[in-house]
Amino acid sequence: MANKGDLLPGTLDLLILQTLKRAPLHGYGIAQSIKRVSDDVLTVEEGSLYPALQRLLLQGWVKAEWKITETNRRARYYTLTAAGRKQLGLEISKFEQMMAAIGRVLADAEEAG
Amino acid sequence: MANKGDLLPGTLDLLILQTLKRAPLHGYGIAQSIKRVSDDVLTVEEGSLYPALQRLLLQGWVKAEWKITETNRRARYYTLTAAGRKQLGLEISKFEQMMAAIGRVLADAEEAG
DNA sequence: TTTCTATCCATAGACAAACTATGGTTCGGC
DNA sequence: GCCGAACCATAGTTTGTCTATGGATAGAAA
Repeated sequence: MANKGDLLPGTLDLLILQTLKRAPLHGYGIAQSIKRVSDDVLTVEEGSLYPALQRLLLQGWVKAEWKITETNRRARYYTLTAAGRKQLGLEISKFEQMMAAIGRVLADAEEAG
Repeated sequence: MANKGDLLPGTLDLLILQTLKRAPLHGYGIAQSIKRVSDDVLTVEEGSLYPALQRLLLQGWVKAEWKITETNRRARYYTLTAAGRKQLGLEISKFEQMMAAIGRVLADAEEAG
């Protein structure tokens, strides 16, 4: 019950920014990409994705522009800004630090106080 | 801004259960242990800890009893139940699966659709 | 003996993030 | 003409964590 959802809370912005680092993408494509690259483990619901993109826009970490997709549709393409690239670096290092710390707790078998 | 807090959301139950797997402990001791073992990276606030312990009690994953500490104080000791041990296993494997998936996204440099 | 710090418990309210549910448009296949 | 997939987006709920409180007691320091 600690997490019933489709992804680890607190990692969505990280995943989006990282995905956009590869190439600009529209929302739907971002969700597809994360799902595909993670082998269907991580599913980003639209109700999570679009609010997240709004946050990222407000922070100035991504910018958006309307374009036409290869399949001839209107779509909003999001691009990582310089600030977003910097932020991504910060989030990755913070994330890795946390992972290392959690790893220490999980690895900790026995120890005297 | 993805996470301003002291730990990764969704990992608290996991950390508590794992800590109790080593030995029964009171709330204060759980927080100290996590902080110490994680080299001060993970700090569990009391306002997060006690609600979490209530959740775990309700789920039947831990049980509690009042005892006297080594320092001669009243304290509620929490013990992992059999169900809790099972749950811990589940949460660890789910967590590791997520970590692997996030790792794939972060490692993904370039790829054609 | 008063005071302070550390040890311990616990809850209420605020806040942010993610989910459910919903509603809409357009393209292409049937 | 219909339907599914590709796209956008928001409102409202839920859940988890944090902030802010509040209280009690042991032991050290003053």
